[in-house]
Amino acid sequence: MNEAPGVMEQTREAVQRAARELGYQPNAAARALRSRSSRLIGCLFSDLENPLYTRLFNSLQDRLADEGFVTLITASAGKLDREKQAISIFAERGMDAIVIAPGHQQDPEIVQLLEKFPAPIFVLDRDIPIQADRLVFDHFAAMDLAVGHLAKLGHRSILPVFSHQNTRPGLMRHAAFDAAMRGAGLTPGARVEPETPNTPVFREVQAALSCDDRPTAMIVQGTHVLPSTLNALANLRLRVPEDISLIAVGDSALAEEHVPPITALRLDRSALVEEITARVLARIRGQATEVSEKVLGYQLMERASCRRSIA
Amino acid sequence: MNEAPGVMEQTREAVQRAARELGYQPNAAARALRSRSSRLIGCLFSDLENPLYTRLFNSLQDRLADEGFVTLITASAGKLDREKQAISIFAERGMDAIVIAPGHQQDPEIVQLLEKFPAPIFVLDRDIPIQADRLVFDHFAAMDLAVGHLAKLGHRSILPVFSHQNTRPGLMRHAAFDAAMRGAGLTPGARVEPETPNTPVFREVQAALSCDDRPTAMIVQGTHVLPSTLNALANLRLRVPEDISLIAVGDSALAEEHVPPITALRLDRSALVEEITARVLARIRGQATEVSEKVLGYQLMERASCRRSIA
DNA sequence: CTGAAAGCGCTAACAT
DNA sequence: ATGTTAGCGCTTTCAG
Repeated sequence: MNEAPGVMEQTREAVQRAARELGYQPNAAARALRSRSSRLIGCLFSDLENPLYTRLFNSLQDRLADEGFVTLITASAGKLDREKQAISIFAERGMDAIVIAPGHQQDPEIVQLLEKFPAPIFVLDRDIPIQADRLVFDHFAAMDLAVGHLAKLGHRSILPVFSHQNTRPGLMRHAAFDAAMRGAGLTPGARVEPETPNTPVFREVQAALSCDDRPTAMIVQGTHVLPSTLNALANLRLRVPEDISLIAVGDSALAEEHVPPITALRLDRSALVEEITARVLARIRGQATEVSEKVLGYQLMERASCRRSIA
Repeated sequence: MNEAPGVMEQTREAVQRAARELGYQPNAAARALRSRSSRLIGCLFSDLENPLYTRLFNSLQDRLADEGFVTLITASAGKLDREKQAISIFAERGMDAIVIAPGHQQDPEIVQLLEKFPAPIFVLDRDIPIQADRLVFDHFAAMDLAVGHLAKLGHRSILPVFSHQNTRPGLMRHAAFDAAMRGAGLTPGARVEPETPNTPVFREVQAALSCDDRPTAMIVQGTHVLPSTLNALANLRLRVPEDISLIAVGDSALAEEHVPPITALRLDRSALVEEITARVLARIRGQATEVSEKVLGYQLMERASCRRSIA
């Protein structure tokens, strides 16, 4: 039945046919009980509205389905107790592995739950203090790319709009932006820091762009922040890129399909998915030994939203 | 252990304490095998990028978690084979029930898979020809509400922008819009019909609004269609609501947070979640007998995007 | 290469 | 009110 090696072709086919005729459905619970493997992989992401995670989940689901695994997702909306609950459920349900990017990376209870988690853990761009396979994004190189691109176009005043969440991406981006500015010989100025990536920033962006000496370029987070930024620009009658240049952090359908298309920092999603599946499968099969920590860079997708500074 | 009735308080507590001290984790697979119930509920939605489904999934997950169920989601991105695969996986994995809003409602293979599905099915706004509990949305009343609202403001030429998908919402909305127009004594005119709700409509909207006698109002689907419509309006320098009135079909963070906030047709999500959970739980517990078919209306959230017609 | 037997960890049914 | 027993449907192991 299960493609075991060393079975006569004839027998195999006879069995398969009989199974089909009888409408036989293998029972996953019995299988899991006996084989001590649920063939279930859990994902815990902070935010289902972030297109990165949605797309990633879709790809992972596809890729892992090929290997016979079912992928489960939980989104915590950043709520601590939902994250704890999700990890507990993953443990109870006997996930064969989990992939996590929680909204809380230092909470002691989360750390403790993860330390005694009974299956392999893959951590995605979070500085959680546990031994686990990990992939982090290179936010410093990314900001160098974005700021460098704008500096080369003559922009000297750049407005960053990233949320100030307490996880790695938020923490790193601000430091990385400042470093990149200094690296380009520029001085960081005003900034907009929404509480979460899903906080609208209409008012704040409008205020930051209404002064006399307004920034000539922006680097903007690609979730809710980008729509409300575009809303503010339309309201101020500022055209992209004639009046202001724009780079999105994280690529999305919105950035690609906007008119004009918006230059964006993009992660190579297929590399991301490959790294995660390769690692997770190796762990499940017991092939991995050393903990793996990799860094993934962003690429700058140059589109039509940046232009030489008018200032 | 399991809160069974008729156990001495003392015994119960002793057991609970021992369990905690030993770090006992019940095994979900064994439980599922023995009790013939996985306590798993599967959702199959056509589109994870539709905020209705994302929000619904979040609420369902919360609500069903209280009852001890784990909610699983699969998005098919409208692909037929992914939908078939998802249903098969749900069957294999012994879901206790499934909630479905697939992108294909008439495909014979899908119908056949659902007919012999071994657990209760709840159908969400789809005309799938099977016997199953069902909740459908009242698209006719919704369009009456939206068109009526605009007609009362003096609008006579209204541009509808809904996708022309082959499922109930798409099929109904076009008919409902035409009926509502005639009901208000108006004549349907130009329309934009993107292939899917995720198709950008910048060009088509721009074209439709560039004629001499342009529509003074629009009714626009609330997914990717709304951002690209706003993009087109900004590009044409048309202000909402001064130059054109706007109603979104389906509420979203974007509609609420936009400046000005966009009037939207909203579903009462808590009623939606309650109906689904109540029905699904009753089925699982064997309490339901008759197939239930309910209709849920939309409410018109009047916000600042509509104004008396200037024409 | 194939058939038979044991048992994964629970819960339902029954006996006490 | 508590203790005991059988067996859910598979896979693993061992014997033929």
